[in-house]
Amino acid sequence: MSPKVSEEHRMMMQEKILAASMTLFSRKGFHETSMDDIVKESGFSKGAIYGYFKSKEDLFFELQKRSATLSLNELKSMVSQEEAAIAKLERAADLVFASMCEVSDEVCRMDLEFQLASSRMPNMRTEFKKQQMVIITLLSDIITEGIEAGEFRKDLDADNIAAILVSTIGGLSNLLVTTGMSLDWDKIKSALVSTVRYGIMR
Amino acid sequence: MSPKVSEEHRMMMQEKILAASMTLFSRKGFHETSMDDIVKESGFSKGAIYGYFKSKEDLFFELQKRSATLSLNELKSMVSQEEAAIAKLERAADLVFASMCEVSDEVCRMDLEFQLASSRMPNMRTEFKKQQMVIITLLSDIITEGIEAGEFRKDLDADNIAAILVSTIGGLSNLLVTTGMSLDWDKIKSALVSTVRYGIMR
Amino acid sequence: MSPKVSEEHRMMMQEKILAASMTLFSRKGFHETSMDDIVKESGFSKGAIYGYFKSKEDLFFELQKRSATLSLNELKSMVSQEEAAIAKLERAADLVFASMCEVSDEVCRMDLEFQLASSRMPNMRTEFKKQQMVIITLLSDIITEGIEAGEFRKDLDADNIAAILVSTIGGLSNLLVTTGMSLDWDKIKSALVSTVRYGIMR
Amino acid sequence: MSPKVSEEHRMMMQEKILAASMTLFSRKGFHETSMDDIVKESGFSKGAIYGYFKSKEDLFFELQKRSATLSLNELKSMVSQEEAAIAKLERAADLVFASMCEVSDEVCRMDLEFQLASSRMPNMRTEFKKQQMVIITLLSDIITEGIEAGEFRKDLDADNIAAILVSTIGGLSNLLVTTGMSLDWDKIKSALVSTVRYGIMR
DNA sequence: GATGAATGAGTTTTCATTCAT
DNA sequence: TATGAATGAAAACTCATTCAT
Repeated sequence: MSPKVSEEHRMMMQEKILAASMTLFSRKGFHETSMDDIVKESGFSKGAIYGYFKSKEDLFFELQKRSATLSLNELKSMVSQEEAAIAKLERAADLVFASMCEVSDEVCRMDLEFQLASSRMPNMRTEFKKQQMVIITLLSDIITEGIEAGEFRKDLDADNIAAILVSTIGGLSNLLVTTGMSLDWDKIKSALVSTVRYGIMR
Repeated sequence: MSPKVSEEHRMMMQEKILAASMTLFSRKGFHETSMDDIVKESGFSKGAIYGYFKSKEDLFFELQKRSATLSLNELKSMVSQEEAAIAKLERAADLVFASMCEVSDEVCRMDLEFQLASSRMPNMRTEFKKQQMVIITLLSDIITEGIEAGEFRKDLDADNIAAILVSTIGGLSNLLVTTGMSLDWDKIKSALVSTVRYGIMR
Repeated sequence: MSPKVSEEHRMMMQEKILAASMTLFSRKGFHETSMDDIVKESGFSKGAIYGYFKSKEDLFFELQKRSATLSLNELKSMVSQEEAAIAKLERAADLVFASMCEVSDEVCRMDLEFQLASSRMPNMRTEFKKQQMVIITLLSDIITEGIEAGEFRKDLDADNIAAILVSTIGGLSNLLVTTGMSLDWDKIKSALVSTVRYGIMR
Repeated sequence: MSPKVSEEHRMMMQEKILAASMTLFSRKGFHETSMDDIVKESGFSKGAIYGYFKSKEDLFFELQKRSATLSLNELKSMVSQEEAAIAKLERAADLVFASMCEVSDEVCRMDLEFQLASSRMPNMRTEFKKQQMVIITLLSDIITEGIEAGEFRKDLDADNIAAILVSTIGGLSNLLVTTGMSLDWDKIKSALVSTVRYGIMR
C-alpha cells in the first residue's frame, strides 16, 4: 500500500544525505571527508547512510550524476528559442558566466574532484562523458544551425569548436579555483564573446 | 673515508624517488598512493625517502614545482624569435598540441591532481599561480606586441585573451583524461587556430 | 533495537581499558607500553580504545585523575573525627603506612610515572598540584587545629610542615621503588611518628 | 706511546657528549630526546657517539653515575669537621637547601628521570641504591655520633631517621617540579630544621 | 529498518642503530 | 677512526564498513 509513499520518503532521505555530503566534499574534498563527518552534518546514523548508499564512493558517484542536471535544463530550454545561432551562443555565455559569478569556489573545487575521479574511475568517466557530450552536442547543433543559416563560416568544424568552447569554460573555472586569481568575469566574457564572434562569423 | 655524498649524488637519489612517486601518483592518484608503494616502486627504504623529503606532501609539492619547467623553456625560447605575433601564437599552438599528442594520460591526470591540490593547499596554490602567470604573461606580451604592430584588433584585452587561451588548453587536456574521448588533435588544433586567428586579427 | 548502550556500560568498558593500561604502564612504563600492548592486554580493538580515549596520553591522564581518589576519602573521613590533632596525625600515618605495605611496587612506579609526566605536561601538572594541595591542606588544617588547641608549638609553620610531611611520605615511596631496599615499614613509621611528635608538640 | 694522551682525549670527548645529553635529557626528557638531537647539540657525528657509548641507554646510565658525585664531596668533607652532630646536620641542611634554590627545574626533572629508570632497570637501580646508601650512611653515622655524644635521644633509630631525612629532601625536590609550586625554601628549611631538632634532641 | 559500537587493516612518520666508505 | 646515509621495525592513530541489537 505504501510503496509510493516510502519511495518518496526514501528519495527525500537520500536527498538530505546527498546535500550534506555535497557540502562536505566541496568544502574539504572527497578524501578529507569521513563518513563520520557526513553522519554529523546530515544527522543520519551510519547504518542509515549505508542503507541508502552502498559506499562512500557510491555517494560521490550519485552526487556527480546530479551535478550536471543543474544548469543543463536552462541551457536546453534556450536552444528551442527562435533566434539567430549567434544570439543563442551569447545567451549561453550569459548563462554560464552568470553562474560562474555567483557560484562559490567550493562548487568549482567539487568540479575538480569530479574530473579527477572521472579520469580514474570507469563508471564516473562514463557518466562524465555522457554529460559533457550533451553540452557539446547542444553547442555543436547550434553551430551547425548557424552554418546552415549562413551566419557562420562554412568551413567551421562544429563538433570541435563545441569541444573547444566547453573546454574553455571548464578551464576558466579551474583557473579560478586553482590560482585564486580575482578574475573580472565581465571583461573575460566580453573578450571571449567578441573573439568567438569574430572567430566564427562570416 | 666518509659517506658524505656529493650534492650531485643527493640530487640523483631525489630524482629517482621523484620519478617513482610521479609514476605512482599519476597512475593511482595522490591519496591512493601510499608511502609503502613508493618504497616498493623506488627501491629505497622508508627512512631514506624521509631523509630526502620531509613528508608525502612535500614529495608531491616538489613534483609540482618540477612539472612546469618541462615545456616552459621551449615556449620561452619561442618568444625571442623575430616574427609576427600571429606566427608566434601558431608556433606556440604547434608546441602545445605536439606535447598534447605524445603525452600520456598519466601526465594529464597528474595535472588534475596538481590542480585539485592547488585549489586547497596554499603553498601549492602559490606555486601553481606563479607558473600559470608566467605562461599567461608570455602570451599576453605576444598579443600586446601584435596589437601594437597593427596585426591584431586594437580593442583586444590582451591579459584576458591570454587567460582564455591558457584555460582552453588546460580545459582540452582535462577533457581528454576525464572523458577518454579520442580527440583528433590535428583537427582541434586547426579549428582553434583558425577561430582565434579570425577572432583577433584585424 | 539499538546498540545504544547505557552510560553504565560505557563506564564499565572504560574501566576495563583503564585497568589494562594501568597494569601495563606500571609494569613497563608509559613510553614502553604501546597501544598494541593495550589492545592485547585489554582484549579490545584499536578502534574501540580510541572510541573511549582520544589518545594514549588521554588514557594516561585519566589514570592519573583516578589515582588520587583511592585513599583520599579515607583520609578525609578521618579529619571529621573528634580527637586530638596529634591523634589524627597518627591515624593518618597508620593509614598511609598500611597502604604503603600492601601496595605493590607497580603502584609506586606508576606514581613516579605520574610525577615525571606532571613535571613536563601542563594539564597533568595542574591535576597533580590539585591533588597534592588537597592533602597538604588537610594536614595543614590539622596542624593549625593542634596549634590553636595548645597541643603543638605556637611557632609552627602549618603549611610548610604539611608540605614537608607529604614530601616525606612521597620520598619514602620513591625510595622503595628506586632502590629496591627492603624497608621495615613498622620501624620507619615509629621513627617518623616519634620524631614528628617530639618535633612539633609543646 | 700515546695511550695516555688518547685516553685523556677520549675522556674529554665523552664528557662533551655527556654534557650535551644532560642538557637535552633534562630539558626534554629521555624519551623525547633523539640521538639526532644529541648529534646536533654535541656537534659529534652519530658514529662518534656510538663509538663512545654503546647505546642511548648507556649514555643515560653514565649520566646517572655522574649525577651523584656533584654535591656528595662537599657533604663528605663536612662530616670530618669537628663539631656537634646537630651542627653537622644543620650545615648539611644549609648545603642541600642552597643547591635546591640555585638548581633549575631541569635538574630536578632529570632526577625524576633517574628515579624512574632506577625503578625499572636493574643496573640503574644498583647504581642508584649505592648512591643513596652513601648519603643515608653518612647521615646515619652523624646521628649515631649524636646519640653516643648524648646530644640526641637514646632511642633514636639512626638508619631509619637517615632514610626519612633523605626521603624528605628528595620528596621536596619532586614536589617542586611536579606541582610547580613556588616554595619558600628559607621557611621550609627552618620549619624542617626546627622540627627535626626538637624531634631528635634530648 | 535504524543504530552506533566495534573492527582491524592500513596510514604516515620516527628513530636507534648499523656499516660502507 | 670518523662519517652520516641508509635501514626497517615499530609507533600512534584513522576510518570505511559491518552487524548485533
